[in-house]
Amino acid sequence: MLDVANAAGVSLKTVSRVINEEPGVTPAKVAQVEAAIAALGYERNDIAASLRSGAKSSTVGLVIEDVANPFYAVVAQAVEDVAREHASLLITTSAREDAERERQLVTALLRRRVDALLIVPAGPDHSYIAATGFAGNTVFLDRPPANTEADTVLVDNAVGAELAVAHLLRYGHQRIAIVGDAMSLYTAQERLIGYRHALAAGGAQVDEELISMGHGTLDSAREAVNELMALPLDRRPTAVFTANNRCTIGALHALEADRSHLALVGFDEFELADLLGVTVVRTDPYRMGQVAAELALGRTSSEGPHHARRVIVPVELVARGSGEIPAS
Amino acid sequence: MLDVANAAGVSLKTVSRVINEEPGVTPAKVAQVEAAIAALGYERNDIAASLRSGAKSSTVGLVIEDVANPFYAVVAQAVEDVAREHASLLITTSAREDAERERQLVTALLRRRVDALLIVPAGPDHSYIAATGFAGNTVFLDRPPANTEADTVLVDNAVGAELAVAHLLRYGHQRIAIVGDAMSLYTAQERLIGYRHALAAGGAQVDEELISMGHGTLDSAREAVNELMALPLDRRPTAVFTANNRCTIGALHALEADRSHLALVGFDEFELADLLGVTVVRTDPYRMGQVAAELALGRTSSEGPHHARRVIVPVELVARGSGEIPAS
DNA sequence: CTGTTAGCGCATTCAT
DNA sequence: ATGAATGCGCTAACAG
Repeated sequence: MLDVANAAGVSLKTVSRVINEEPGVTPAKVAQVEAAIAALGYERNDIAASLRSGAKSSTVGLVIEDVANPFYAVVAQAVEDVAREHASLLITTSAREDAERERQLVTALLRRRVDALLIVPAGPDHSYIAATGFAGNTVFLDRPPANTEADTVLVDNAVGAELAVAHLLRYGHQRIAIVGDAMSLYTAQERLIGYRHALAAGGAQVDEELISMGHGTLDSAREAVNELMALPLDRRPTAVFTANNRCTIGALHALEADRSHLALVGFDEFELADLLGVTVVRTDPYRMGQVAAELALGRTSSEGPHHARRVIVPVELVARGSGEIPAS
Repeated sequence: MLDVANAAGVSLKTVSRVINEEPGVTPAKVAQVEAAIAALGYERNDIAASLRSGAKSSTVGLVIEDVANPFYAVVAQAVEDVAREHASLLITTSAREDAERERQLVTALLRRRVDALLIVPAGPDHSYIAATGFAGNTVFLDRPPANTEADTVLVDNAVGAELAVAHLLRYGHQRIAIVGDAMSLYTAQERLIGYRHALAAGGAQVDEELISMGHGTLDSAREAVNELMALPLDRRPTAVFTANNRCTIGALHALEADRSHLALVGFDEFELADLLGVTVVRTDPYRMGQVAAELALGRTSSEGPHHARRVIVPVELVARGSGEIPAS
């Protein structure tokens, strides 16, 4: 910037004024400065500017599990859109279900003084965030934090699972399996609770043999369904509730072309679900990311303590055929 | 940091030493300082640190079209992984095929002094980047830049298209349609060139009626296929080459359950392509992002001028059935 | 209207 | 082994 000032024959402050479009500069000098800027290819250092002005960093930090998972990719897109409305950029990081890594990432983001921190919590403890005094603009997504109070945006896991299982019960199924993610995950727990609750409400008995949790990957879900279908006929399920998009797709791989012998309802929408005729409980990852970002960015950091809010994003069942196969 | 120094009863510089793990501090003082840090919940301001040290910002900027597109989500994941190896964070931005917006985003990233800039170029001119003197660490992905020289990583578009069309020719097809993206896009142009080239090489004639470019969205691709299939029998195509993942999925929606009357090869892999038996030309978006990030981060910024490199990531055809339907 | 001084939070350089 | 002074690039608060 000093170079620009010298080249334009004005003071450093005048350059600053031109760049920030502050009033009170002669058009002639504005032109000189702009010419110098163009000649030198100068770009203001926003980092130095925000350091001095003490203003916001205009940066949002997002910690998700994996950008390549379509569910989180949509969340990231939503957050980026909201950030853009607030003239902010988004730093996206992937924790890969690793608590230690999550902590490193959060620390790195705090060290960069992000204005808002959005986290899909993976660790068993998040009190370290509150310890930094930053808790005000932290919002948790998809899962509630552990050992700390903060705004949280969730999908209606239990109700979604109940919708799915009740739907299958309505078609006469009594032996309904669940293929879900690791029980250490909040969403997996909640969906299993919903599953049990719906079975109880429908007067069906829970058979532990039909509960296959602990598999998050596509391959393990495929295996789980294969094992279920290999059971003797009287113990075999007639329907399955796949508790997330990975599980649903894994199950479809197990069943391949012949899906008529096992009714299926999946949790989470996925691309081509319509074409494949897969009945799902649709969640709204875009809305979740949007709400979370607005909560975090909408709050002025000086508001002081507040009680943590919890937003539950609704779900809906979309019938497409795979969930409407009657029990044999 | 001053607060910490006061709380610990030492000078500011000593705190700095402890934080940066510099040698030459009494263990006793280290303990005092660490206690003060814990008590105050202090986190170093990395922004101020990098400003003073003049070192790298440890930030990578990525400009893609849309994080929610699985293709770009994988690119983003790859770039994030490489950035992590270099102890850097990734700022992801979406230009949405808008040249003006792309320029805004690039400027915003340069103003933050990112160490490396990775761009899927959307605009008609990118000389403005070179004008900032930053060109050294800029790498373009998926499409070459306009009016400027810089490292570029591309997939083998023309060869991929040729593979697809040659495959269909081998099964006896003569009337092969192409459903592709807007002709303003480099990838669309290249794939159309490959299409024409393969037809010429195979002795088939090009029928302009079977060329349907200008549609990037899923819905427009579906429409395009519907129109092709509504042609009189003698003018109707017996095969189609869908030139990107959106087009392929749109085409599948048009065909629905009955895909036996139109052979199909798609450009780009997509989830469930295996299950649906869709033959595709597989590209490697992860590798593309990885190579681009390594090119950008591997270069020390002081290396001075260099000749722009161009890396072409290979493609391969994966036969799954939809492309092996013989011509009737 | 314009320029000068001071300082954001930290690391560098040089004293002590 | 520790600390004081100086400055990174910029803007806020004052001068002129």
